[in-house]
Amino acid sequence: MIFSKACEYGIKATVFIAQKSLNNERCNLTDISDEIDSPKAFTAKILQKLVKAGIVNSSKGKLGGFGINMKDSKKIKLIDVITAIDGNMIEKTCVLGLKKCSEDHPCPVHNQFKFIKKDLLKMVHKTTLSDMSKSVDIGLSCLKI
Amino acid sequence: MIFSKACEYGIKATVFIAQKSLNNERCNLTDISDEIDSPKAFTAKILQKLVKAGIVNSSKGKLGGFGINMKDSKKIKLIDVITAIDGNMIEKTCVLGLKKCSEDHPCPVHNQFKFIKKDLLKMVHKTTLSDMSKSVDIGLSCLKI
DNA sequence: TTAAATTAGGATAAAATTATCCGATTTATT
DNA sequence: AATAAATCGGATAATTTTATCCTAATTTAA
Repeated sequence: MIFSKACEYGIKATVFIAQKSLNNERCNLTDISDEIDSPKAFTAKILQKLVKAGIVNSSKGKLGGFGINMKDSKKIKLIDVITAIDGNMIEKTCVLGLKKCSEDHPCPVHNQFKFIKKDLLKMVHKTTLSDMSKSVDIGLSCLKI
Repeated sequence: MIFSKACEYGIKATVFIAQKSLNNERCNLTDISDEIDSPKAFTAKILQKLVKAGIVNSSKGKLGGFGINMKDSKKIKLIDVITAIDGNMIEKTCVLGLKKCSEDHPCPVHNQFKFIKKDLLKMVHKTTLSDMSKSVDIGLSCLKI
């Protein structure tokens, strides 16, 4: 619900990579899919998207892997990860799927939902990768089970 | 996002049926899929579910069709339609897909999202079919485009 | 220089969701 | 009784999403 499975994996992967990067550790695909409990090959595809979007950096070869630098992780917001993978549907979509749902042409739940959507957007625009990865790092939250 | 296409169609269909029932008119599959802009055969399947769930009543034969009695439409909540079609995932699912996301075992966005989820649940538990169908009936909201 | 470990990326497969088709059944009208 | 119009329900098809496989390219280390 809300996000595609790919997007869920993508968020968890970036959070994990950011967490490792807190301690200056790079991580590879195996680490990631083990830690977030996701199918390896599928996760690899998602990581490619994140690399292309400039959210994650990657290096090939032995000792290769993925990383996110600390400065970036403070700037990167949840919305950036979501958009990189699911596109920007979250911004525009109507709960009932109307193409032009708006104040002037609302669906039957537009007015009830608009505040919820506003809060949701506020949240994904505010929450940073740094916030999430630190919370995982100090054991306040988890990435699997 | 949030709801499956089937669920979107299901909500719009029930709202339309309820609206027609306001004026004691029954409607048939063609009316419905025309009015909510949905594939006919697929909509038929969804209506079957709604009939089995006791949300919509149906009758066969010439002059047959679908209806919802007025009293019911005041009692039936959005959540009932959603549950009839998508099951009760909305109640339990975690944004990041953790199976056991909870206060004691939260995902990295659990605390940011819990208030939004609460509002969403409140909304779907409060909004009735009657609310939505009346708003459509007086032209305050639309079911397509 | 060779071997091993890694990401990149194309091709394909599996599963889930969405959509269609068709015959059976029911019911009102003629 | 025959016909037409409607839902019901099983089978199937198309599309999208999720997942896997395999080869190539890259990089480190022995």
